[in-house]
Amino acid sequence: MPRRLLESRTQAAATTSIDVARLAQVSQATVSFVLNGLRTGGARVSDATRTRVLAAAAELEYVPNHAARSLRRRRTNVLTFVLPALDNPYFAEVVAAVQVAATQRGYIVSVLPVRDEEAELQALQALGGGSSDGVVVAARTDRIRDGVRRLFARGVKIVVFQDRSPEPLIPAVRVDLEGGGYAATRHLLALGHRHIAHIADRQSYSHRAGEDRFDGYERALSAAGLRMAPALVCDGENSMAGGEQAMCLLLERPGPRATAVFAYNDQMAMGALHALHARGLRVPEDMALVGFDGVALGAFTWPGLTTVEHPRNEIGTRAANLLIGCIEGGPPALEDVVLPARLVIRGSCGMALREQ
Amino acid sequence: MPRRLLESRTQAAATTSIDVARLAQVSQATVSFVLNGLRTGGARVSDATRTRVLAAAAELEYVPNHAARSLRRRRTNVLTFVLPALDNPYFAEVVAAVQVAATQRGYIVSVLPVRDEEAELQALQALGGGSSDGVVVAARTDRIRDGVRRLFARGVKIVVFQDRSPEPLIPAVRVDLEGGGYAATRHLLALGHRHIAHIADRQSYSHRAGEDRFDGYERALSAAGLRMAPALVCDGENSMAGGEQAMCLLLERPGPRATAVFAYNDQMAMGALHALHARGLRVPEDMALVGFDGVALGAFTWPGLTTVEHPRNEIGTRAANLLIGCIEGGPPALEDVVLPARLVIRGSCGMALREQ
DNA sequence: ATGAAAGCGCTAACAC
DNA sequence: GTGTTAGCGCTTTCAT
Repeated sequence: MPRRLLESRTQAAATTSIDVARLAQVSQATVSFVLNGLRTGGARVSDATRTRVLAAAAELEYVPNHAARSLRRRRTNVLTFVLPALDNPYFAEVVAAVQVAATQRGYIVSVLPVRDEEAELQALQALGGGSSDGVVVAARTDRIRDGVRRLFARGVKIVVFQDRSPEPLIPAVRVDLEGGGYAATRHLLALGHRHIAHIADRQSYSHRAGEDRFDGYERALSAAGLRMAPALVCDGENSMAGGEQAMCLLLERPGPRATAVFAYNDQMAMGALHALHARGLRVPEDMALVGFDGVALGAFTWPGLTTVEHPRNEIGTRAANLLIGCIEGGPPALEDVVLPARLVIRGSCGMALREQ
Repeated sequence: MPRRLLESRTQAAATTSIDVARLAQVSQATVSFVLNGLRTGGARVSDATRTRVLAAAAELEYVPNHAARSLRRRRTNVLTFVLPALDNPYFAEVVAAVQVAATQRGYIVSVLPVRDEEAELQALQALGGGSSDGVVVAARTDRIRDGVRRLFARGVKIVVFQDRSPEPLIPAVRVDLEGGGYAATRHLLALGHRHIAHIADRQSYSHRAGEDRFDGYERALSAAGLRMAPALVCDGENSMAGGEQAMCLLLERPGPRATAVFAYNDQMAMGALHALHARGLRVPEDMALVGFDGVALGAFTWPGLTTVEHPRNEIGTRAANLLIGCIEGGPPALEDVVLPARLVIRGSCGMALREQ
């Protein structure tokens, strides 16, 4: 059998369980049993054998072949986190939490950033090949939701992140964005502001009406007897540069000028802050500013950014555990976890008790 | 054969190439040939057959099983990026570049953050199981380098990121940190500063003497007839909080106060900036500040952060292409790419021509 | 131009 | 307590 011809260039063949078996003088099956801690029945191998096998494996630095094991077990022990961008610190922080939780339970997590809808759909499609046992998806459009459903139908477990579940059996973990938006706006209203602008990233909003920060913003305004003024809402790209640009646009618009701004997230708020500084406007005296999501950098801007903090750690942990729960059986767990966001007051609205 | 017993709970069996073959009325081998674009020899299948197979595959939404394919091909088309932390925006940006380049060439990239040496060693070990074809490693300690060597010996291709190659056949991509440190310090010296502090993260420095920013800092001082003063160097954790803390420590120390600070990276510089603001010190008037690495946020601090920008995009692209080159054969390519860093002047040193 | 068949390395029945 | 064996789904020779 001249089988090893093509592979010859690759390198010395990796050591397999057969090599270990040979060295330990046992059958390959025994090697497998020892290394997998007898998942079948009770004790199987004698202590002597076990020791011998373990020693052989250690000596050969044996590592089971991932592909073979996955093929056989129908389990990869890999979780994939599909997200829009890694350069958004919010995701970086959530991913970190997922990673910690997953690692504890024996899973590797792979991160798959997808720039656009097209790429996301492709990624979901590819995931159908069974390269991971479960996926955390930050889905946003209806097309994506279809992709999610198809993937789920193939047996890949899924948890939706920051959106409602598209399917009864797919759990979701999200933050109460509407409540957060309400809290942010309410805070500004309480400080006496009446012209409160909003720097938005509408293309990223949930498509479910009434569930995003924008809705909370409107609700708070209404509750105060005010109405959302389109001239005070400005869209920007979700980045610091986008926030800066949106702020500039806002300042250039004719009509009554805002005295406060509520930004889509802290990243965009930082951009807005820079625009204000660059124009010589003081924060909070000339313009109050509230961010959203509570990523680390908000604590280091000047002035510190008042924001609505998401429980990023808990989000990640819950998502990971829910997903692993689905994978490993257990109760169906058709959960829709909605976590509260919490107002964190720093200096950017003029209410800092003391910069910490 | 009551084989399908255990798997029953999992879900409806995924559709395989056999299903496609059946539907298209051809052998499974033909399906494989059609789907892989005849890598062997010239045309093999007739157009009629090809069409039929393609139609069948589309109808069944067939996606090849990743594990099976990898097992057979001895190729996963997965690249892994092992890095210390995702919440450092520098890595997030480099990863993004790697991802773009890898995707173009048909590879998926998986990101594996490792908090400590222990975890990194474990990760490298696990990678020995062939779950990816190549790895980009941000190695730092000697123990890691041994892990890298072992992994390489198993046939996994490797590119070292921001360190010298530990092995002749392992390429490395790095930035001229020493040159960057020199440029940063030189800039401050040129502005007349004589007491230039350094906020460091010494545990992250390259273990090769003379190759880190700190060495450039010393060289620039020497060249100006000055000597590095231990009292002006302060270590901190690599984070914004760490930078802030280090700055505070520096300000509290007795002895001649620095008039300028060169920080380990932009993240720490942002923390330092916050500390200065919090104490009512003006930047650059009371204290000049230079960052390092050039991540996005430096352009949005106030004042804008003068920094030494790394070509993050090129680093990522080069690393990915070098790695893929190794995997796909080609010339041995024993490269050690050293890219230059470039001083970017913003407002934090008092030389901004104009805040952009 | 197509099909048959041999495994990749592993797990898990099943026999002894 | 241990060995034998049948595949997981795919690629790729080899025969036709």
